Amino acid sequence: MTQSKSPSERRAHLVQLAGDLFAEKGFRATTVREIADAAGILSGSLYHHFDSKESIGDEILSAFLEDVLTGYREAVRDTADPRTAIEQIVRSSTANLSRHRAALTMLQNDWNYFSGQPRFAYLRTAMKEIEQTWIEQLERGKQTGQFRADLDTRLTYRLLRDILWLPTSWRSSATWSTDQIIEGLLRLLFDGIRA
Amino acid sequence: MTQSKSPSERRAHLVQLAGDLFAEKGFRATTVREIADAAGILSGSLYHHFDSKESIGDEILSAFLEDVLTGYREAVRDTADPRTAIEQIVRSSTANLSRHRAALTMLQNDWNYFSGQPRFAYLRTAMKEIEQTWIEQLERGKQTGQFRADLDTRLTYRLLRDILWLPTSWRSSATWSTDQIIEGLLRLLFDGIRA
DNA sequence: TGGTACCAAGCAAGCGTTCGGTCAAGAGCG
DNA sequence: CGCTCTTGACCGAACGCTTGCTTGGTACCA
Repeated sequence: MTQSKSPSERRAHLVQLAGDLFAEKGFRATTVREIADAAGILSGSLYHHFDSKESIGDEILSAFLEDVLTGYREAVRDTADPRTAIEQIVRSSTANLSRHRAALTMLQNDWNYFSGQPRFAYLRTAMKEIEQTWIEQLERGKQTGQFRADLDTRLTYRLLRDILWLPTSWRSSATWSTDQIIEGLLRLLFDGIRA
Repeated sequence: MTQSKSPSERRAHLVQLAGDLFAEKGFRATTVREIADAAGILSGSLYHHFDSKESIGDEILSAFLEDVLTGYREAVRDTADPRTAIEQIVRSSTANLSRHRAALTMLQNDWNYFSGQPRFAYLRTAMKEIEQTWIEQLERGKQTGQFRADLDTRLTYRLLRDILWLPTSWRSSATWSTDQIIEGLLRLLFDGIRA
């Protein structure tokens, strides 16, 4: 049953376990006792591995944003065409989101909680870079004539980023595969719903 | 300053006050003491007007869903054209959402909390009707040839409904007016971002 | 023998909620 | 009019419970 893990793997396993709970209920709504229960230990024993509940959240969030930003940077570095860049952003995001469901649930549910604390200042920094990347690509698309000239880039960015991050919370039923969602999203994005 | 209110208006005023807090921080994250502070009374005194914190949430949520469903029903009753119906749904929704910001924040932040309780079973019922309305209109649009034949109606519904409900949470900056958001949304919806 | 991983017990703070009491504003009545 | 009696709105203080976190001790493995 209890397979003996390597020293540092044990810690990563606990983060994984906590993340699963955060993804389902959010960060604040998850108690340290629930995390401990999932690991089969008592709540106090968690503090042998972490110095606070927040630092577990910190580990999850910073790992997520690192991956996301890496994906964004690669997307705009490798491609000159804005449409291809956006498509690349969407694909890398979707891959990241399915791997970091916990982080996104935390950002959606507990943004107020985290963004207020100095410790999580990097959240705002990362969001700024994400926003700027989107807006740059949308502006470039307008200039090349690929996107509508009357597009409000900031409004469109907010809509698109949030849309992109939505399906992660569709925990309820695994009705659609990741590929299906990407496909539907990109079609909707570029073509709308009209025939 | 303190204008003496009529007997039952006082209760509605408290609901309004609580709703403002719920809209900013969510339901669970708001304490009864904060609500009482906003009203200038002690937390215990709230229980002269309500028998629980939940019943305040109940009042806000049920009023919201009533308005939303009314809007949906009128939209599909008055119009034969599916595109016009959807446009009507979007417009009525947007009006409702700006009037019931608290309810939407609660649904987004505390859905797990509410949907589990028997008292809030009507939430699931209402969501079912909303889903069915969307899907019916999308299907009709496909049959008339107005919408793409390859549209996954359920996936498209989930995307569209969530997109529609997103801007409500953009409390941060009042950068865009309601009309701007509707306009951007409908253009994106029907035409995509391409030129 | 020393360090890692854990348990058992408990603390302070905060939560929603309860409860006895106060007090001003009317209603009823002689 | 003056006197009770009632009532709605609120206070002050507490209750029981849950929260994140701490502490002292112990089994075990290298």
